[in-house]
Amino acid sequence: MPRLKEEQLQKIYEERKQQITLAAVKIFAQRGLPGTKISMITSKAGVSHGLFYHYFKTKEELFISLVREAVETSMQEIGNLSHLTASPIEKIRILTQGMLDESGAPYFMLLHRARNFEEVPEEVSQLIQNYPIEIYVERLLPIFQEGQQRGEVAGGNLTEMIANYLTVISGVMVLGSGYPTPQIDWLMRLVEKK
Amino acid sequence: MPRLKEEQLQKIYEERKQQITLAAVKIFAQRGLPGTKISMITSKAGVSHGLFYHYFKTKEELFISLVREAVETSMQEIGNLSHLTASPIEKIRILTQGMLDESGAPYFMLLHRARNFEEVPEEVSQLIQNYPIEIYVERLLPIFQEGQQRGEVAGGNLTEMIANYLTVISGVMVLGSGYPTPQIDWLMRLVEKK
Amino acid sequence: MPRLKEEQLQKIYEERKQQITLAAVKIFAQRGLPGTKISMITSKAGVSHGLFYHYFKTKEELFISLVREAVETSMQEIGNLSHLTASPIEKIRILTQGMLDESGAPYFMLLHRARNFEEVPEEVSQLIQNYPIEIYVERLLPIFQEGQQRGEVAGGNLTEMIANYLTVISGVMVLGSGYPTPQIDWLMRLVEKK
Amino acid sequence: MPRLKEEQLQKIYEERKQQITLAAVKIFAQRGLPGTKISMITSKAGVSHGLFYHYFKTKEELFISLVREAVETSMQEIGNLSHLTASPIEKIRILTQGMLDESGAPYFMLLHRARNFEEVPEEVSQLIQNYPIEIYVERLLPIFQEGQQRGEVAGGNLTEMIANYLTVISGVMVLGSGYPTPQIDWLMRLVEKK
DNA sequence: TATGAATGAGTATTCATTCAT
DNA sequence: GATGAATGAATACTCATTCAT
Repeated sequence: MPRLKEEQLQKIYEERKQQITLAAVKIFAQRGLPGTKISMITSKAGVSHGLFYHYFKTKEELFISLVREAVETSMQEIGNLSHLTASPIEKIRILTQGMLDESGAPYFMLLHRARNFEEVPEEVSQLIQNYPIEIYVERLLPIFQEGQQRGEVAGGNLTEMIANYLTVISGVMVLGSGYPTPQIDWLMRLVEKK
Repeated sequence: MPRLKEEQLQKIYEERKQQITLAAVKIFAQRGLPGTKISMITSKAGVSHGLFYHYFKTKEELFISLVREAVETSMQEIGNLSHLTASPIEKIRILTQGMLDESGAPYFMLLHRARNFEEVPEEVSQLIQNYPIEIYVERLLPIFQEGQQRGEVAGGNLTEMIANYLTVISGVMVLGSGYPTPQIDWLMRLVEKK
Repeated sequence: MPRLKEEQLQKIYEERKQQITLAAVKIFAQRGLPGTKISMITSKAGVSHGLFYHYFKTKEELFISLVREAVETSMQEIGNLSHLTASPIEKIRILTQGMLDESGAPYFMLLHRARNFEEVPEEVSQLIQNYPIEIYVERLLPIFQEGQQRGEVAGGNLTEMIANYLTVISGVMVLGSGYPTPQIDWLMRLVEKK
Repeated sequence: MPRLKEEQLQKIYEERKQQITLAAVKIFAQRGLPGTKISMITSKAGVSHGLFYHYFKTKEELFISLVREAVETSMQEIGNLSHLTASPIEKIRILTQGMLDESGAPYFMLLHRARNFEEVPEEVSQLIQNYPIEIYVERLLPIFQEGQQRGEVAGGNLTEMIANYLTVISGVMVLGSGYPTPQIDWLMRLVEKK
């Protein structure tokens, strides 16, 4: 019985933590670190503000862990591309889709905020510096190279093109709901061979 | 005698106000309304915090006036395009250049922040609602139409294309210094006839 | 379980609020709105300044609610007179006593300050305008009339006499501790039939 | 010629000083020391706020000098009564009139504020303590005594009656414009022999 | 675990006062 | 003498965080 109870508690613990985290991602993404008040997170999560501190040490700590999660997720998604059985251009399309996808956007937005704006905790700066755009470019290079060889991807300096491409997609993703989201096919014009 | 003195005072007044405003635009653009502290603005402007309140009623009031200025400037720049003697595709290139230009970026960033993020004062929401993307699209439509007729601009629904194009350019601009800025020629692939 | 806890919290809430309110009334009465610093209130109430804002939105809001309370209390006290079984002149004496009573004085002082001095919030001005002296006069008129009929109250225009009488009592009350407080019997000379 | 110029300057100096002083008395009387902003005084006086400091060292210094002036004036007015050729009750009536007179009221109000309310500078406290009500009572005693002997003034303890009387008149005076001002004849009921 | 009362560091804002012109 | 730009101490208010229950 104590075992059961413990398990239940554990389950509640995880559920609550997830509940607060989900609320936090969205609000951090939309308002940034200084614009996000603990009360916004807890009221969106439907719990008291005191409860926040049962699950997280500080607001910054949560922000840091979210950014870390975002970095890891994004690296992983790129890694997953290699294992797909699809043509290079298809992989690029899938990546684009994934980045613009509603569910992923908040995490990317968080990364963006960490990368550019706010006064972020030192730990976040470190994290971001360890994963500069160049790393993403490097990981994507094989896919683009194969695409170029196959004649699917436009010619030119690939390192530059991938960086530019990431910039554009990130930018679109960051803009959020105030702007229309372009069709993926249209965006593909940037990399497809004419 | 009083005339001269008055002029001098007027000059000092305008200079100081400008000095504080310039500091504020950059910081607001980078950190947003809640992330910007008065002390950041005044220390960057090299004045005491007290002086801020000699020139502006509140932090929000300054933010509002800057957003208003940004809205007006951006509308004006689009208006100016019509008067140029250049081909449509050239005009689009010039607009792109202008938007990505370093000096204009902070203002666009401000607009972006006002449009998406922060808890902005009601007055700003109003302002932004009065100038949705659609208005910009509408103003640019004649240029794109002419471009399409001349075979310079790709085919398809122009209203949609312009909106998408603005989204991409805005996104790139908003990303700022953490990302590489794409070459304009490369971005033009999105609208040029292949 | 939750029931009990809720009640306790409710009790603490009310007690603290009362504690702060009591401290505030006295200080507002003595020093007025601009002369009263939050720190005066909270240190007199023995709580941190932060707690003040847990219970009240702003200093002004508290002032407003206190003035409202004062208005209501004073109207009520006058209303209560009618239900007493006492001769008219006795009722007037009781009213006088009540107004000069130490415990009621701060509230009247607040009313006085709201009526005359300070830059008060619009809401207070409204409140005060809705309860001019004339309303008090009107409510007291029946008592004085009966007194005059019975030969207890001096002759003459009663509306004027009551207004004057209220002025004198209010004035005495407002002066506070710096001046000797006259005996009630002596003050009654103003309205008693010689 | 330099003499003349000096005189003129002197005249301007005195005029400006008077102009500011007059504005200050009224505002201090109405709003008290903390409720009075330098800008209120100077804008009412129609001068720049900087000019205030050509004529007065600090806001407090002006307040002190005004209270001193008020004390002296009030003592003087009471002293003047003795030299009048009028019956005692007439003198009391004249005193009452003088105190309630519009022009004198602000000074009395200042005294009142100094006596009761605000956090006043030590110097003011001293001044006020040196001139307690008792001194006024003492100075008025001969007049009331003569009045009692002549049968014009009601019987009873005169020291007490005078103190009470001063309290009532001060109170009425202090109330100011929010209340009706009683007729002097009616107030005289308090001291006249029935 | 859950709540909300309580605290205090940090910020925005006001306003007396100084000073160059 | 006169003005208003400039400063900084004082004050109102916010919000992350702690803690008793």
